[in-house]
Amino acid sequence: MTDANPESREVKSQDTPVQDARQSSNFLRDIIAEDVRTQKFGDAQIQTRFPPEPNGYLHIGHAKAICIDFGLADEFGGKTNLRFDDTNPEKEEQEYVDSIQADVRWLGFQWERLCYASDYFPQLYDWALQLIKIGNAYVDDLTADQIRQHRGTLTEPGADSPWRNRTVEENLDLFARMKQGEFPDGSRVLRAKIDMASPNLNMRDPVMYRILHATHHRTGDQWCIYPMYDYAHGQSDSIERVTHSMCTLEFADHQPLYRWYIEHLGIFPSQQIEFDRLNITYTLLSKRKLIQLVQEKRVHGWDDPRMPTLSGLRRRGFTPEAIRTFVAASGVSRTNGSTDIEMLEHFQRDDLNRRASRAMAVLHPLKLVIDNYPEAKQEFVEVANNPEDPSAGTRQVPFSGEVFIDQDDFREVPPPKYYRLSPGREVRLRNAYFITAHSVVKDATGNIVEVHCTYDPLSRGGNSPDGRKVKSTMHWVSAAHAISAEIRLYDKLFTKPDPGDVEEGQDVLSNLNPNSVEILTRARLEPSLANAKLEDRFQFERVGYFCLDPDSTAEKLVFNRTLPLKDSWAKIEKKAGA
RNA sequence: UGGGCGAUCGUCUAAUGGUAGGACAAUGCCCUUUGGAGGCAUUUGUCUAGGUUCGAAUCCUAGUCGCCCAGCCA
Repeated sequence: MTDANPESREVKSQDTPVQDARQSSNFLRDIIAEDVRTQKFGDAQIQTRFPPEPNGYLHIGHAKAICIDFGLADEFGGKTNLRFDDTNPEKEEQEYVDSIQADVRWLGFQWERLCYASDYFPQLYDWALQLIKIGNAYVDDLTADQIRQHRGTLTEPGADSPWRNRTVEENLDLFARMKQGEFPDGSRVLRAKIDMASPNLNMRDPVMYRILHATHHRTGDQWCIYPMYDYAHGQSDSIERVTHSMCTLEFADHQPLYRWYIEHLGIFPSQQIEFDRLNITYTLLSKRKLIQLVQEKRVHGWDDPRMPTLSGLRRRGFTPEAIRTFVAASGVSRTNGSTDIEMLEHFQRDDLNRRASRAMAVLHPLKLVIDNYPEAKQEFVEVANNPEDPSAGTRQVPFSGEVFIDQDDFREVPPPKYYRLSPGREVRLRNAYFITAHSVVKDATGNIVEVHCTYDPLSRGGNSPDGRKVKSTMHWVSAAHAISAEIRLYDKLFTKPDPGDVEEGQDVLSNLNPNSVEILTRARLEPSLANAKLEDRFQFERVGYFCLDPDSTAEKLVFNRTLPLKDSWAKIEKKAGA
């Protein structure tokens, strides 16, 4: 292991969950350990790569691949390249290149080299010439439709193209002219000459190059022929001397082709190993479909806090540490399952519980008037910034005779097992005083608009000298000192555990949760929150974890709820109702 | 119906021929100046049928079920 890279060191120094996950085995680690033991790659160090196509934003599924690619290389003292698989100019954009780099860094990883498949276009072209010369590739004049027809089916072999046996000279001439731009899009392709009867469709003379008169985000109009994924990927790995090329399971059928190119070219033998994709309940992890949500404006953008993108999760308040811990804890195998979203939420709460500063915020304010509190008096009570972490210190929070409490914390007629405030009952205002409710004031329609109570001046700080106990502690905000903010509460984007579980003829959009966001405009917050910064993480006590949204301005604060706190009263209530 | 891959608590994942364990979830109790956190306890599992073996989640055979593949996408 090397200490040269502080960021990847930080990954290693994660606390127990990751350590635990690392102690137990996984098949990828076993393969690499065995290859190291047998010196399969001689003296070469372990080299991996994370190879996204810049055609969208990274999501938490990519986080798994990133943790595997970077994490495993690092464990074995190796390096990882970030390589953009930019072989299709029609779908790729610089915006995505930029966001991907930002997201990988945010997750906590640092690449060895920044690479682009497009950097290898000249080499790939030379190798294509080489394959033509040894009779392993040919130019095909068939249309896309005809090629499909010749491919055969899952159960029937394909048929050779009539152009399959052109001479080397003719192939060389035609391929050079394809590159020169003599031919229109779709008129010809270069194909590998393998086996049209192979049971593996990928081996039925796969297309190596297609003609695309499109402007590439990096190479501009320099090229009008572009290599296919299969022709570019293995060779790019080989050029970078990647020892272990980890990818997801759907590429398993491509592995024979990956090897075929490398063997016929006689180049560095990178090896492909497949693992299962990350699936999470109630979460859509398909780049193609996420792009649809963005383009059809079903969400407010790639970084909408409801999105499973890394930028969405970041804006929502999720932390790289929790995402990494979750990925490590959910493991890697070759089965296709779906991890409960509760596990992600657990690791995020666990992280935030230890680190987030506490604050008091009342989301649905109800005025509480303390009748025996001296008029015009105000004072400050001392409050711990984080009870989990004494080193976080304390702060002074203003208190006065009128405070806001949450509407949920008062019931005129308390249901069974309801411990919070109700007429005649004594509870604690957190870090302040014991209070006892006496009466309510209602408006014309019967809604409670004010609760009147008395306080016990001897209970300052939250304890009564006579040892009296209360069953409930409630958060509050002094009415005279409270600040306002907009609060955005998020729920699952989809209503079904598998968003792809749809009725005939419907698509995933039919499973969108119409109530995935709720905006609260009347919330009252303790004044210290006026100084919140974008990167701060808060626990609004008894409510949930929150962070400032970039939409915030000096005049108007906006907070996003990352996750609610676990709520056992809600569970009791739900059970009683059911 | 061709090929590839897979199958362990509700979920995810360990056990590499030798005690089926962990995490999440759930349930109960304890504790608590957050009905948060924490602590303790509990429940549930090797797809099926054969076989090899002193011994099988693991090896063999047959079956069942699931996922992937017929882009000039990646």
